[in-house]
Amino acid sequence: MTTNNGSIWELHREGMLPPDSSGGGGGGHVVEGSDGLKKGPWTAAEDQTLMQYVRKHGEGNWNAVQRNSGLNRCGKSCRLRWANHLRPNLKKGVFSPEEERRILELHAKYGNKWARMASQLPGRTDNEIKNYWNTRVKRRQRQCLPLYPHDIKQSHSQATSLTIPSLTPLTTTTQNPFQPITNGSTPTFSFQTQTQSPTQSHHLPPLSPPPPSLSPLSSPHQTKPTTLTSFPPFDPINTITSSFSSSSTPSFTFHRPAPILGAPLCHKRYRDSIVFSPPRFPNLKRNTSMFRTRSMPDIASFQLTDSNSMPAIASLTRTYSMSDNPSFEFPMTFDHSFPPLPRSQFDLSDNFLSPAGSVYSVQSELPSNQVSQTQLQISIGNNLSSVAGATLAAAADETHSRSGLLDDLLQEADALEAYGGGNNSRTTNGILGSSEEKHVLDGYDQWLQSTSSVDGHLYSMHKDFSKLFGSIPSSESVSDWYSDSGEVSNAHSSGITDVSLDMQQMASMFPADATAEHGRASSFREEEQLSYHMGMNKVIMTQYS
DNA sequence: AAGGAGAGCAACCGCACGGCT
DNA sequence: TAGCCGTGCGGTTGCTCTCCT
Repeated sequence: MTTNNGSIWELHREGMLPPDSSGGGGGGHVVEGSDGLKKGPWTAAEDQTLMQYVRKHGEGNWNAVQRNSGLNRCGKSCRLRWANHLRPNLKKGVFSPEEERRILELHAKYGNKWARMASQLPGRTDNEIKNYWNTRVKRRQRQCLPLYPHDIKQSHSQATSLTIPSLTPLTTTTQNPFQPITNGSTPTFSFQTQTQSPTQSHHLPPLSPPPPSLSPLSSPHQTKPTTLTSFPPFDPINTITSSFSSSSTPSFTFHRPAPILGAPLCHKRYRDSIVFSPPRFPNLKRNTSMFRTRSMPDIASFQLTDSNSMPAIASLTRTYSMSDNPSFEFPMTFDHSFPPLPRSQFDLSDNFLSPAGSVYSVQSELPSNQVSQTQLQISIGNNLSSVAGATLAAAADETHSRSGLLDDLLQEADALEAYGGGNNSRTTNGILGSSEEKHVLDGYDQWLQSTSSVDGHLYSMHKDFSKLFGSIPSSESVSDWYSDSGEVSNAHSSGITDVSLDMQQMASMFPADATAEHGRASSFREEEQLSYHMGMNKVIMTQYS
């Protein structure tokens, strides 16, 4: 550090206090720019100087601060410091749920207009909001979750359009999967299939530069071209909208992400995410599923059957009622009139559950390459990820049903496959996570074989489940919309019993990560998780017992 | 217990834009 | 009209902290 003309700053330096260390991070080490101005963390002395100056002269004309106060900082830096840290009535600390909610609303309304948003969030700065938003975006991207809750409608215009082909939902009306499905209320849902290059594939690793895309981090108002490569495109506008109609169940919009998140993001370690693991048995030490959040309710809607062992169960719908939980139904329509594989097109019109747990009905044509991908997966039996994908594809095909999760699972399987380069060992590790889990699944195999009174159909269904357990990420609670953590409470496992199985044990088959720092888990979330898990457990119990 | 990886954060830079002179 | 200034924003950097192995 060099001289600075004997300014007040020089005096401050004599008693330089530790840089502001208000909780992690920092702007880097202290450096001096080519213009002799200091950079880096501000000291308390600098803060004092700046505060005194502003108190005396008021805000504005920041370039004069350096001249008049002796602060060896550029005006811009002074303004930033004042605005972000020294200004009175600044609210520090984590955002409250109300503030988070407000940010969502404001962002939906204004886009990346941080200052504008900050003006409506007393005590919060634009930088703070920006950091929060970017963190949220990254987090939810990692979790493969949409950004906006249902009741927050994005009202700002979209300046850029997606250029990456994707399934773009057009219209949807959905239903709470935790609500009984009423007669004749089949929701409708449409996908707009954008053109896709035959060589393009969702979720492929970025081996080549991705096409220009709308970044979730970019401002919808922004007019300059964005070529962000860090994130796959997510269009929060073109999303699924679902509605929870129950008074006890908040209404929300599920902004279903376009097929996004290649393996790198999805498979990165994420401390907040929910992890879904195979059924837990004794000696299972850890939960190493590398897959991240998706919605468990989808699983319940799948027709998890081996394509060669389709059970002759037609149109069965079961109602699962827990004494402590609201009843709900999982539509389980087994339609064995499905056309033979392969099919050139998906004609999807039946109900299925959304990634948010809502029931969708789809009228869609998938991109041709996606269909071919599916077919390819079906033909690849050795690769577990492909098996899982093929299983799901077959199930979807057979039932004319296909959910967003199904798509995503297939695509994640693609991604895995692409990442593993067809390496079975990697795939094995990836799906099963570890030899421990494989052992667990093997044990589960034996258990099912010994307990199943039916023929091999159920066993193959079980195998499909097992594969899914290894590959399907966990659910997201609806109430996680306003919680970035995506964490859920484990409270669902308490005090619940079932006729045939200890439901606590069953619930433990669907472990939900609970991290102490997030105490915002509402009772609703717990109920929801509980309801879901109970439902899933029932499904499994019914299928395999 | 130690090291690595990742998350979160403060601060910075470059650019763009608008108001004022 | 041009230049200055303040402001807003996207993106980046580098630090600390936390978690995982």
